[in-house]
Amino acid sequence: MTTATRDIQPEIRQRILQEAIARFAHKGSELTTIREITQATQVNLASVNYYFGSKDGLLHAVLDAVLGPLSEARAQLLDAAEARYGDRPIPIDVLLDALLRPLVKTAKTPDGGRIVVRLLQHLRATPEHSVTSLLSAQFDHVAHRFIDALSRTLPHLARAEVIWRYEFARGAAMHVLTDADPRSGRLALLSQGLCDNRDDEQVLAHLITFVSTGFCAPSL
Amino acid sequence: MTTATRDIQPEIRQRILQEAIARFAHKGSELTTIREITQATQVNLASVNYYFGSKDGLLHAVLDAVLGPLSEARAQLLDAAEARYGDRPIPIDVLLDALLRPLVKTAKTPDGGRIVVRLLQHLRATPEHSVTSLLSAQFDHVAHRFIDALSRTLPHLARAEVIWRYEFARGAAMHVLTDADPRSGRLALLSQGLCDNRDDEQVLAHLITFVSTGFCAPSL
DNA sequence: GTCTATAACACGATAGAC
DNA sequence: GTCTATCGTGTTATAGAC
Repeated sequence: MTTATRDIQPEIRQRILQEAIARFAHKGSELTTIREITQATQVNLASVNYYFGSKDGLLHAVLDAVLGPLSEARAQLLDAAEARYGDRPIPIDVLLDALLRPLVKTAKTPDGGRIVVRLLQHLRATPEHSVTSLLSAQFDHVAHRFIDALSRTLPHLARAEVIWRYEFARGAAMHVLTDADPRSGRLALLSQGLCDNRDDEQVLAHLITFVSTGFCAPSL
Repeated sequence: MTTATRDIQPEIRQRILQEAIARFAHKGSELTTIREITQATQVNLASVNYYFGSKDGLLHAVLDAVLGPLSEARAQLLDAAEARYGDRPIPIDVLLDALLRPLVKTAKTPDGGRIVVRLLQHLRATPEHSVTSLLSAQFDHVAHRFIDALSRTLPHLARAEVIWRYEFARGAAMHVLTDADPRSGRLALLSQGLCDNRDDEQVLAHLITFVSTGFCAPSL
């Protein structure tokens, strides 16, 4: 009853959840206080414990709300590509678009920061077993589907090589999407505004070009 | 105290600093307590304030100790490449090796985690102006040197394109080097041990192949 | 210089009124 | 369901003994 969804009072629970997503993404869950969240949401301090059991329960609710949709979006794009190409190998740029587009398209703060990406970076930076395994459970299946598809498209590559490049591609994407305030982030600073990571299609065009070409490098 | 001199111990400051580097890299400075550091170092709780003024002073000392050498190592490799090639453009893989090798070669924990990389990821995940500007002051100059050199090697690319790809390359590297314990990290999990990011030369070989090829993609 | 003791404050969680 | 008041614990920083 504490962790199950209560449809009777969706209002307060949802408001807390949304605020928590934003704050956890910005500073990480450990540095965010429930006092902060409840004050910003104009709800009582005790509400978090009432609706989510504990701060940790809130974190799990946040992850459930955020990670699932991302994983599903990837799976759907991959489904669509597989349906379109049937037995023929899926072009590398189509595969990488299916992998990375959902990440680029995730919700932004008013500043333009990618909420989900920042949340993921915090989880990666401070690994804790309970969330690591949750993350693994959420992403592993679709990750292996992508790796298998990539292997079919690039059959001359050893599996280890595909996995290295898969992680390089994810890293390249995550890195340029991490800035909390893109206008003062590394990319904007270095380029003096020439590169704008708030422009989804600009990011994707450059990103897919880079990682597709990298994937097609000869085997070692 | 334990083995060597029992005298006035001029090394307490250094022992604290080393322990702080390790802990800040692991959990971030905000989540690390000075109690933790002083207990592990077997020094008194008040020592941190005596030697570094405050916890924030300790953080700045950590950054000074870590960021400078990394930036210098990159600059020296770039110097060497420029000296070797004179007026001719430096090959793309030589440039990217100079950029990324110092990152890969940084000190590891007993587990094999790259200390400096983890520290940098924490700083990026939780941007605070005072450290962001310090980071910028430390890295901007050499970054622009690399971007200029990359532009000379790939003159058909617009400057914005070079900067996008420069950040993609850094992101790919940072991402695969972030794991605190490589044996249980994403890369090892996905590949079931096939990919080992503790092996510096293996990482560099795959990484440089990928990002060099990506850099040579046609202009958009 | 080194250490103990403690001040001053923030945190998560909860008991209990309404 | 919602709220206030508070408990127990943890934190940084510092005053003052030696």
